Amino acid sequence: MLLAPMESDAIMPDTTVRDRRPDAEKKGRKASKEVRRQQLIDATIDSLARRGYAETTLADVADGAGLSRGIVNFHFESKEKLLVATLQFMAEEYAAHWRAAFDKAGDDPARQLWALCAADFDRAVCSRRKLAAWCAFWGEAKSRPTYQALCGSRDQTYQNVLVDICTRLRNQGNYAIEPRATALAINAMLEGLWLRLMMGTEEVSRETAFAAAAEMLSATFPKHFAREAGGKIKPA
Amino acid sequence: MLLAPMESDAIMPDTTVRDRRPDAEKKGRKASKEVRRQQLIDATIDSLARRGYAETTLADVADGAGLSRGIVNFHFESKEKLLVATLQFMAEEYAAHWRAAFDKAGDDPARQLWALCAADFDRAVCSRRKLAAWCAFWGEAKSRPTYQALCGSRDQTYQNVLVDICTRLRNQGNYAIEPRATALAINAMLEGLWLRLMMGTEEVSRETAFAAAAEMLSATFPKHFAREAGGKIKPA
DNA sequence: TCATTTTGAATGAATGTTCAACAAACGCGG
DNA sequence: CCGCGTTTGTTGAACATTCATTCAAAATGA
Repeated sequence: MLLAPMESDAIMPDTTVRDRRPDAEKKGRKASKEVRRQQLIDATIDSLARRGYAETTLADVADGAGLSRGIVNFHFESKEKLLVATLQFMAEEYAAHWRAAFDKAGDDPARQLWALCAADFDRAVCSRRKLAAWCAFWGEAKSRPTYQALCGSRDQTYQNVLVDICTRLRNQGNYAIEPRATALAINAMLEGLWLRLMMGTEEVSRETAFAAAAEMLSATFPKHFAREAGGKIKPA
Repeated sequence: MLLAPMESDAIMPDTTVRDRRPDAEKKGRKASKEVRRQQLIDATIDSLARRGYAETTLADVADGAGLSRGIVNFHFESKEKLLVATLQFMAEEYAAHWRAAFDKAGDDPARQLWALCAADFDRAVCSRRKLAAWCAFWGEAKSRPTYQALCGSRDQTYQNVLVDICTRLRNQGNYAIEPRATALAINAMLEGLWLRLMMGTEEVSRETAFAAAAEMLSATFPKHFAREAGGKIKPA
């Protein structure tokens, strides 16, 4: 699905697609079923962001989707399954997003690293409601193995890619770094910036967060990320 | 350095102090009351770590403390108040901890920064159960102003201290950094490492986390944090 | 008509809170 | 040191509420 030209962030209005396209869109019930599931997942993300994990109820989700109470247990078997499906959706969306950015960056490790950092602060995955939903799941992850596994979407694969990039950059620039530790530090910093964005109390915006990440890249790999005239950092 | 001589992490056994020191310790009921409150707060942290925020119930807290059901509503007014008191305790403990480390570090900004990072991975505040409890609160913070305020214990003050340290280091070493962005990056990295430690799926330990932090300090301020013979990084 | 989807009320379990009774410690006059 | 009433702390059952789940009936579309 790549870079998401779609703006999947707004709350979908409850006018179902089924209503306006009586025959072209639905292809029987199969399509409708998928639409409903996605609609409920979106409503779940909204509820998580608005009320937190503990206060998220099926009634609130159903209301948010403009549907009736028992609907969730029909399309998903239980509340638990709905939440897992929601987390799964977010994990897949995030993974597809960074992977697309990575593939588009070509072979240059500096451009690859830059692209990964930029992707993390892209509106498509870094909206207020999605960050809040992520954090809601993080809070429960330790006590639920299923969540814990899915929360590792920024997982071993991502970490390995970072280690590889750091190794190549070190070889190119003769930096005195330890690639594994550096990759871990970068990864942690990106997650930490997400966390601060989510808390949202301060004057931290997506732009300042990205600037902080760029600052660190420039400090670590000065030959690859240099400061321009205006003070902004760009890949060399 | 200052790797926590104290080990305040174990669960306090429920033999109340009151029992064995009939007159010296209690000074009436006042002391007992405080002891009970702390006992319940400890049990709350345990429950949060073991079952997550959503599944933490007053019955579980009471059982964990070895006391009866209605007890919480006597010492705290409500479940909400208990949770706020718990978060408050953790916030104050954390703030006192980094502040003590900072004060003990003297005037050298490099030693100060090193001490702050080390303090973050000290057993006293960075145990599995405390990290899990923190994360449980983070998950609910966005939707609860009270939590949000308290979760900012690593807050503006801490951030200001970091900015100040970064500024002084830059002046000492003529680094081409932007202190505010660098401080934000360091702060975020520390939080992100906490998050990864909490998830705990991987091979990340307190030691490797601290090594990652050191790696970043060394990259950002190479004149102040140098690699020793063994590969380990130390303040110059 | 038949299969599928949706509804909304009924159900039952979980849980925060209240409260009346009980226990322990204290104050105090003897 | 000894009763004895009072205050303080504790218990566990009762209560009320919230909420996930179930399901029979209605609506919808093929």
